[in-house]
Amino acid sequence: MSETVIARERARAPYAKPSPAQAKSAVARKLSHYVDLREEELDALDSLVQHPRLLAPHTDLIREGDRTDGVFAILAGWACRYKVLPSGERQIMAYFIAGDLCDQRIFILRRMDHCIGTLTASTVAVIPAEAVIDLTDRCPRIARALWWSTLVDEAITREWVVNVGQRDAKERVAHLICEMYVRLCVVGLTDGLSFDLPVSQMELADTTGLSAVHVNRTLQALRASGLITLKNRRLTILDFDRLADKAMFNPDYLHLERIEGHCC
Amino acid sequence: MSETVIARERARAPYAKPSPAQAKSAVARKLSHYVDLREEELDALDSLVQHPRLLAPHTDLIREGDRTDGVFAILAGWACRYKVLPSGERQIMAYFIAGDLCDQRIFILRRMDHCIGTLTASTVAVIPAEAVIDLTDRCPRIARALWWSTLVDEAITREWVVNVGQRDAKERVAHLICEMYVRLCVVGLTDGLSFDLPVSQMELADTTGLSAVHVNRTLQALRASGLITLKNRRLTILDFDRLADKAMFNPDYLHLERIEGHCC
DNA sequence: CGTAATCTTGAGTCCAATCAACCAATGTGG
DNA sequence: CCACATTGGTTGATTGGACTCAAGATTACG
Repeated sequence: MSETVIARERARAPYAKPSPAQAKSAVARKLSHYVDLREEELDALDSLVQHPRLLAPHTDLIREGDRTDGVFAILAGWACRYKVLPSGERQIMAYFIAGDLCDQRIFILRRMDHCIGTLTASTVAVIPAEAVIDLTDRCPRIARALWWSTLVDEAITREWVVNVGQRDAKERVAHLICEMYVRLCVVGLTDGLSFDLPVSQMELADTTGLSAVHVNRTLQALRASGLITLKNRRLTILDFDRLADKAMFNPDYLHLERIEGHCC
Repeated sequence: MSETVIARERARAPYAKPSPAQAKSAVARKLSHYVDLREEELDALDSLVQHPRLLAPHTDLIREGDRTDGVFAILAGWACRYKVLPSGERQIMAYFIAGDLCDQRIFILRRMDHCIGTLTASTVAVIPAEAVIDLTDRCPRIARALWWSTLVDEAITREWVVNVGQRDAKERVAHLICEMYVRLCVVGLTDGLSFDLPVSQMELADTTGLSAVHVNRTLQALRASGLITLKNRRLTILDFDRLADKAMFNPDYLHLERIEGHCC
């Protein structure tokens, strides 16, 4: 990837801009939603995140079969975990947004069983395995916060099994929208009921197990029902309660006990 | 549940019988597939598993919304993790067999976001949260083995997202069969290419996101293709390679590096 | 031995996939 | 600067895989 490409990406990549107002890294901010962390603990977390790199959209961070590496921390932008079947179909199994750690302990295994790649231009830092081990050995409270975030990641994956297994097209897409709204809200990336949904309909299809054509029709149906607007990858929820109801969305699996319901 | 029920279950519950030949608990045996554990470490693991209880089929161990408890260890029988939607549909998100720990660190969260229940009569032990914390603090190698098993559980859940998201009915059922075959093989519960699949077609439907009727037809198609036989809940794989091929089954996600390919 | 699950089969329907254009926006190279 | 390729979104027509409903056969169980 040439420097020019990176520079050009920077110019038109609103998702990759870390807000200047935030003293702490997105990771520290996210984890303090789970466990009440002290100033020095937040600083210790921040010290993990060194040398962030700006990556172009649709760049793989690591691929299935690769030797495991450190932990990727997403500081800005959207990334995803995915797998490609021999038949060529792709399934996206997770979205990662600012503050998310991808596969916190993956280095315990030898090889990756899935790929991680950016969806948009993204700012990503690689945390060395030893740094994670060292920090969790030294700070039980941070270890606890990291466990919490692992457990929530697992709960999200489980909910995605439910989503593709039991919900129909409208419900699936609506559920994904509800989930991403709440997660983005937690890290301060929503504006009222609006947020950037910087993924193509093809990518939504690979996420929900639908065809791109049907995602298109489904989005139109959701628009026609007065539940959302979506234009130029900017999504606005028009009626959160009705949307959540249609999606059978119950935010309990996100385990945001410390947030007093200003998200949903 | 009355003592009589338990006693009666014991009499006709082949799945709940721990093999007498095994000195170590199923948990210790399973984890030593991941990490080469010393005798005293295996004993330490065994000491976790106290006071096993025999539970009837279709008994919930814990329900969504309940306060989290210790860790459930399945010593014999089959259990599952599931969720029921407001519309009444059920999605099974994981199968647990002998040696599996259900939600190793769930006690870090306050409330369960899913249910865990038996499928067959099962022998289950509850490991107190403190015992897990204490043991992992004292034995880094056991902590590592437990992390490994957590990572594999996560990988399995991810593969289930792929399964319901991208594979058609035959592929889904075939994949589930391949996975359970390998997992049962690891804990010594297969007999050649045969094993007990003690779940109803309704439960297979809730697992694969299909209707029970369609699971029935799908099983018949697999039988007609000469891939399996299934009678009285006893499954035999007639041609593992063809079945795995049809299912696009790649066992890498099970991370059984220490097993030299005598499973598949 | 009777009742209840579970499994099986058939018929009809529907949701979502596929195939095939077409449009709009964007970017590229001559 | 414009022809042209590419990508993403949209629409229509058709097909097909899986669902639903309903009833009968089998098995398990009290």
